[in-house]
Amino acid sequence: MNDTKLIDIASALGISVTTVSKALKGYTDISKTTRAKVIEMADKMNYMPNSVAVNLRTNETKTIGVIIPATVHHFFSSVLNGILEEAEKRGYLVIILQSSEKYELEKKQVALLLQKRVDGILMSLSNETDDFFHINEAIRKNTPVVLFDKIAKRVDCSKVVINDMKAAYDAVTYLIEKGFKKIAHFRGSYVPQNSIDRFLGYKKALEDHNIKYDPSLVYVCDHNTDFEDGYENAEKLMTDHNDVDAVFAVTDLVAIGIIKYFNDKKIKTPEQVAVFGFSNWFMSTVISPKLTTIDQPGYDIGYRAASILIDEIAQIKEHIPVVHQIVELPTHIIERESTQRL
Amino acid sequence: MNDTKLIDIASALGISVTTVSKALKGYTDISKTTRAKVIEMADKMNYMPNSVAVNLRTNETKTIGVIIPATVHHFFSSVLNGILEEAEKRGYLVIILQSSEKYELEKKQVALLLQKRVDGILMSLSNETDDFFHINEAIRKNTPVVLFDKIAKRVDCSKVVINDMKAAYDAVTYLIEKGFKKIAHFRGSYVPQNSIDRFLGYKKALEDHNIKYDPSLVYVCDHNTDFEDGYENAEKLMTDHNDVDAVFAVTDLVAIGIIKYFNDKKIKTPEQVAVFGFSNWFMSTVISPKLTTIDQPGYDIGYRAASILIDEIAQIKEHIPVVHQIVELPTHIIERESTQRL
DNA sequence: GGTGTTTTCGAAAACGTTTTCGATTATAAT
DNA sequence: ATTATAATCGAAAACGTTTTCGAAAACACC
Repeated sequence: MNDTKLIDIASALGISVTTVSKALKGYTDISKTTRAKVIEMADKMNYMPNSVAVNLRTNETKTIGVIIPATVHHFFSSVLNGILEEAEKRGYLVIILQSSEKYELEKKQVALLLQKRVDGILMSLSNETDDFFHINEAIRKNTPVVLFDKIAKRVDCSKVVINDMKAAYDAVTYLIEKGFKKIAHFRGSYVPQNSIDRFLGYKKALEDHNIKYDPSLVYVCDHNTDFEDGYENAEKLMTDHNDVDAVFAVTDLVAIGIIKYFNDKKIKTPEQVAVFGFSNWFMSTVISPKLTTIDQPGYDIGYRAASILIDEIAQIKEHIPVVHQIVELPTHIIERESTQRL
Repeated sequence: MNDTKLIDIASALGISVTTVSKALKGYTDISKTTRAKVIEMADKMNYMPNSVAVNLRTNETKTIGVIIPATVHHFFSSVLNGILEEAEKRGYLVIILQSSEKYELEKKQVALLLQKRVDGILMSLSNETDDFFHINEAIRKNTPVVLFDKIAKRVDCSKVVINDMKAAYDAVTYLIEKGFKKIAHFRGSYVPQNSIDRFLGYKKALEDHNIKYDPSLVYVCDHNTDFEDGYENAEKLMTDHNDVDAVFAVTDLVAIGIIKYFNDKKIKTPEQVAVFGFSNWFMSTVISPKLTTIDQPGYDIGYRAASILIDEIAQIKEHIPVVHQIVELPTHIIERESTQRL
């Protein structure tokens, strides 16, 4: 309660708050001696500026907002770590919100952040989002937005992503070159572009290597919370096509479901069927056999997105025109046991 | 930039900002008709109050700060989800900071949050923290603090925890009652109280069941990022004591390291050596055999801590005396394959 | 038509800063 | 001693709200 403010220092020293403020901020029109006195007294009285007042006056909050669509787990926790670290380094605080894949909530949260006068917004879109008015509204109000992972091409702002299609293409190409012939795909739901792109990458890789695309080899795994989906579809797959020799899964989670099924049924991985995941979640080294997968650089995505956002905030402040960047982070194949032909 | 403020509505309607403000906030001394006009105009002009100005005037920010010691993964991501959900429900925003187990950083971050005028602080202490001045300072300034997981008994505030000692005691008792005789313990580092308590629970369970405590059966695993620690110590354990029949690990992560070593060396789990983990992280069902463990309710801890904090914020505001609560959330044994005697 | 009551509004202060601009004092130049 | 210049300070406005308190208007009552 007894917070010391500028006026307390001022009256303790018998000078004006103006002088105190200037002394503390290093203005050159304050003499060395009074500046020293002010600093000493501020220190003694344990002065800490009231950010709210500063924010109101300076019209910046040194705070960025982050909206993620899903629960903070796996991929998004890596992203978050990247964001937090970069923000800390650059002197920004971060407010986290989760839209839980709901468009209405996402819209409300953007409005909230705007009210809060955050200096910028980082977001990954919910699956329901197909209208971008709320995002454009933020941009129009001079609050920069950078989209990551689940983005909208049509929104004019910076974005940081991976190339899901290319990554999937590479994965399937790898399998083909390893000699696998009948490759199934466990795809994600029909709605986020990422899962569509991974599917398209799968399909294109087949076609480019003269393997006929067979829709019956594609299974959809559309709930993201556990690996049951992969497990159950693996069972279907083996009754439908007991001669498959590889499967490319949309996430490590479903890949793990598949491997669990194979392990339970004594189907040898990779000898009988190889499994390829996506994301390189921590558990992909826990499962046996260890999972070959695509390294989705969550941490890098986070820190990069934060870095660009903070750059843009600075540019807007300096009134220098900002040019939006689309950065596409590289992905790599992490080769492990689940695809190793002996 | 062209944000509409109270004065814009006022001048558009030819009335004062006072009236506009009151109309919007439902004051009864504004006539129905002007209130209707104000609301309509506010709506039309897409008015959104400037939170910073509101905060300055009302002296509350509807924001809470969260400081966690480690990276957002595993346990803390569950906690975070609990916090975020409760905060959303109660109309609070949340600022996340990570202290990275550094006392100095933690101290700085508390100061930052205080400057930001958050309404309350949620924190789990860093391992280095053994001085609580910064926390008491926050409390003294009427900013309630609730500690969770890694707490300090000596700080006078609410806390939400599990009983690590009892949980460990239960785990080891379970092993003893299952007939295991020579039970090793892979403990955590010497510093956080949690790992000490788990160790003490282990020791007490042995003693209460007339099994002599043997220090040579205790191995320390003190880096928390991967399971190598468990793996390597498992190797040591088997050369030192090739007749152990169970091991109680301080976390699921080290338990998984142990199981991986056993799997590699064809040491049967649980037939030759049973393994018991702690926390029930997601991957404990991924490993084979599935891991028996203690359910550490991260989500509940988070939402409960947030709930108590927000209650206390309200109490302080209403000037009703707040009584601090120490809530101890129950833990359960999750029995899976890694301890099942046939 | 005067008095009392209720309804409706607005001026102004306040929250704690930052920053502009003018005023005062000290110093230098003549 | 006078004037010009530089150094040092402070008054005041501003950021956008909320809230107190008094004023004006409307209405009621006799």
